Amino acid sequence: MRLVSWNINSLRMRLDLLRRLVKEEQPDVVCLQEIKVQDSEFPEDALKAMGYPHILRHGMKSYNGVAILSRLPFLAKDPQNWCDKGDSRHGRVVLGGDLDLQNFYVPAGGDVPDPKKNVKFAHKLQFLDEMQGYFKTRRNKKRSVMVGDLNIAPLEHDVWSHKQLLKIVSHTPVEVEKLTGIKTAGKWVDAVRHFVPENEKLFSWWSYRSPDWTRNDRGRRLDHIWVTPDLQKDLKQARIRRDMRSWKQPSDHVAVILDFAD
DNA sequence: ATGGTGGTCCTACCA
Repeated sequence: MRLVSWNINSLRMRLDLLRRLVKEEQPDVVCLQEIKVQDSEFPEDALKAMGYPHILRHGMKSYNGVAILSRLPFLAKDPQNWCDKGDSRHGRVVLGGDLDLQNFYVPAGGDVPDPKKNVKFAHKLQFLDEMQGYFKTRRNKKRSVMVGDLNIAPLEHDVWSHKQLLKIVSHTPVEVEKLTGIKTAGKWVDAVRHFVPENEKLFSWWSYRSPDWTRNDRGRRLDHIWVTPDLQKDLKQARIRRDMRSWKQPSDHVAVILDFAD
């Protein structure tokens, strides 16, 4: 089984880049975030033609939105609402063989890392608290995979400078602790760090606001794939497609890819 | 300390 997670930053704008990724990687399942398209405008036919007859779409106008594209049929589809906002940040499917797959787009959280001064940061923290509660009800669930743009770089070497980013939203202690709490409570295994040592820099996002992202490589690892411990023995390979950031008209995020025996 | 770029949809808002 090959699984891809990618914040595509507009599905319609980057259909050709998705086609290229699919051609090169031939994934069985693709989880997308920030599709930025409402369901009525969703390019369903184009995605079916790419080889994905089974699709969960959960979009809204202009912002956010997630989708799961699959070669395998879904046994269930289940998009959840978070923070009572209806802002299309989650989808869940069950795949053949009872594999539970969750796709998240966690709020970015704005610029000021203080929930009293910044409602976007308050929303991010509330979203993480709800994730903790949600997974608590599913604690003994096996064969589960959780992917997405979590908008948090939890480890020291998930950012270009730990010291310089401690007060920058995505790497502040309060959000890192909440994410780590979710990971620990659910006994989740970080499937990418399973293959890449924690002291090695690893990024999946580079800001658009830099004329040359390669110049000093100021990235962050915001995109993640986690699995339940029963799947750890089945992990085969994980990669981050850093080269996609150099594609023409790229997303600011690149794809994270996991191979595992299913 | 500030502003830098890009997507959506057409005016700001979000990242």
